[in-house]
Amino acid sequence: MLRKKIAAIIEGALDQCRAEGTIPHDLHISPFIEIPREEGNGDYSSNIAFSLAPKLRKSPQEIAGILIRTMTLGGICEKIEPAGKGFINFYIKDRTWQDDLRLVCDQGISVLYPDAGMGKKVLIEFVSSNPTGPLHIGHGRGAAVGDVLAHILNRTGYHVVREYYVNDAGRQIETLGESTYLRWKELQGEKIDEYPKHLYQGEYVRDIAALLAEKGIKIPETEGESVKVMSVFASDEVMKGIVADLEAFGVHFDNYFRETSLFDRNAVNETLEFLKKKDYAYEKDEALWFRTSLFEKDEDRVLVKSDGEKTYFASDIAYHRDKFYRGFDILIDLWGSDHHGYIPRMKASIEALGKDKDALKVLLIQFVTLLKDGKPVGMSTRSGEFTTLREVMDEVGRDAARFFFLMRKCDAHLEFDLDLAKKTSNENPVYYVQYAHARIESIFRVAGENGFDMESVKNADVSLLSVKEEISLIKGILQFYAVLDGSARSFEPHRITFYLLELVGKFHSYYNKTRVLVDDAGITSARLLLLRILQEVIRDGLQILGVSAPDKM
RNA sequence: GCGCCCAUAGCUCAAUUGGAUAGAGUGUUGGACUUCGAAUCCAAAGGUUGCAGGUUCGAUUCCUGCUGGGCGCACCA
Repeated sequence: MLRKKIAAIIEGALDQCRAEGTIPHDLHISPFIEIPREEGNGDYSSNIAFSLAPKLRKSPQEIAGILIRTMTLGGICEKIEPAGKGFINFYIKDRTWQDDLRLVCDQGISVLYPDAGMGKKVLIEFVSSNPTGPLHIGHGRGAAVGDVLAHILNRTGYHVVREYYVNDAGRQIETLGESTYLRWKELQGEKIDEYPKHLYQGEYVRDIAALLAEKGIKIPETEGESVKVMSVFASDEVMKGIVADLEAFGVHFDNYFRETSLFDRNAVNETLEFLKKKDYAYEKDEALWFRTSLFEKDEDRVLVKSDGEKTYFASDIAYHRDKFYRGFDILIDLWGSDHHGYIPRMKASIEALGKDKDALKVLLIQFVTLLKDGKPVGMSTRSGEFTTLREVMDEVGRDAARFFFLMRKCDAHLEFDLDLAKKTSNENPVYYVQYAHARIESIFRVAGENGFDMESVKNADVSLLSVKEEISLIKGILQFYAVLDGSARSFEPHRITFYLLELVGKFHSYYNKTRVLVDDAGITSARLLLLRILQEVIRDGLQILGVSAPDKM
């Protein structure tokens, strides 16, 4: 918001210089404006003089001096100063900040939501774990990241749909059926010499087999038929568990898209026909291949195996084609980082469908290392020694789990310290944020008890907020706009987490230094107004993260 | 062997996408509750940003080559 006004001040000076002939008429450079790291360097800063220097053959300092002389304060700046080797620093008036706070108070927090999406439709597909076993902690990370990203995009002008792709066709489901069949036979009293290693080892398979008997499901005569029945039954049961876990984790999907539905509608065959017609697919060694190499630096990949079975890649193309059919402008896929080798062929297939490959944005979720007593806990779905999302939630709670998942860039390794997440102490960062929210609420309680009319606070005189820390807090509140904007444009949900920690740090510091409820009713009122909006931003930020904002703790 | 990601304070991580003196938390040391919640705050200490070059006014960020770690390279999912 202010950034645009700063840009206008610079543009004004450039125009002036062009008119005076200090700068050639045909020279146009769009100024880059940033917020300096150090507060001493002003509220905004521009490096425009550096960009102009080689073209004007003058030193950056000299150019900065000329520009500043021709600049106006634009009604928002206290002063504009040259600094360093050619930076131009803008110092904003307290009054400007106060006016903006007034604006947020009058118009609501949504004025801090930037319109980055401009109404574009986004499909965000995440988790999409095969229904062959419960969600483990890695899926939990993907669930948290996807959910939070959806919240962010929802606030920044996108239409978002959350979707879970259910791989309910294929070999793995069959393996689950086989596993269930064997466990079922065990329960029938049959001796199984050795339970094969390639089958699912988890305890949940036994539970499902038991449920089968409990529900009186009719089992066919032959093994082949039985496995088919059990594949469907078992994967449905597992899926129910997954949905329940996700809901408990606070993640709700708009749509569960079944892979089998693509086959039911003949969508996979249609897609393959399309590719063949375009000559993007060819037959070799009795298999059907996709010409990945035509679009990307990658090898050609098999769509239909020589035994006639279709690969996952084939249905994946059909699935993404379907997404475009449904009118989405941007497709976001969250994958485990071990699938990164899959990106080129997927991008290639998008191009083959005649779409822009940049319409597909793949976010890779790096693995989570779970630490217990400072030592890593191993996990693998097959072996059954995984740690489930449910277990982690039960142990550390939903708030801590979600917060921890969002403290890292999603493509960076995450060390999840169970002991730390479990601590209800100051070492746990999630409490740091929640505590601020509760603390502000507590101030409101006391103010109310002292007979302060909280309704009248809305009309407080914001110009009474003149303490350095108060101006800093206002800046922090207004920064929400830029953080949301950057977070949405870069698809980086973790920025919200860092922002909240920083914002809340400013508050705690202010709280310890300055009393809010003082004798002067005007000042008290103004401070309560500031905290009211601050609390609203904290609450909204926590809501984005899917973390609760308690009034007491 | 080829490709992708990572390497920053003792530990876990940031650094506004190329900006100014590289910042937090944690741990260590010392301090602050008769007043709105001490799950908090203040201060000190902690660095050749893995190594070596290159690009330029300026590099943790971009390029090249090493070293070390993770992950991929199926007619698997």
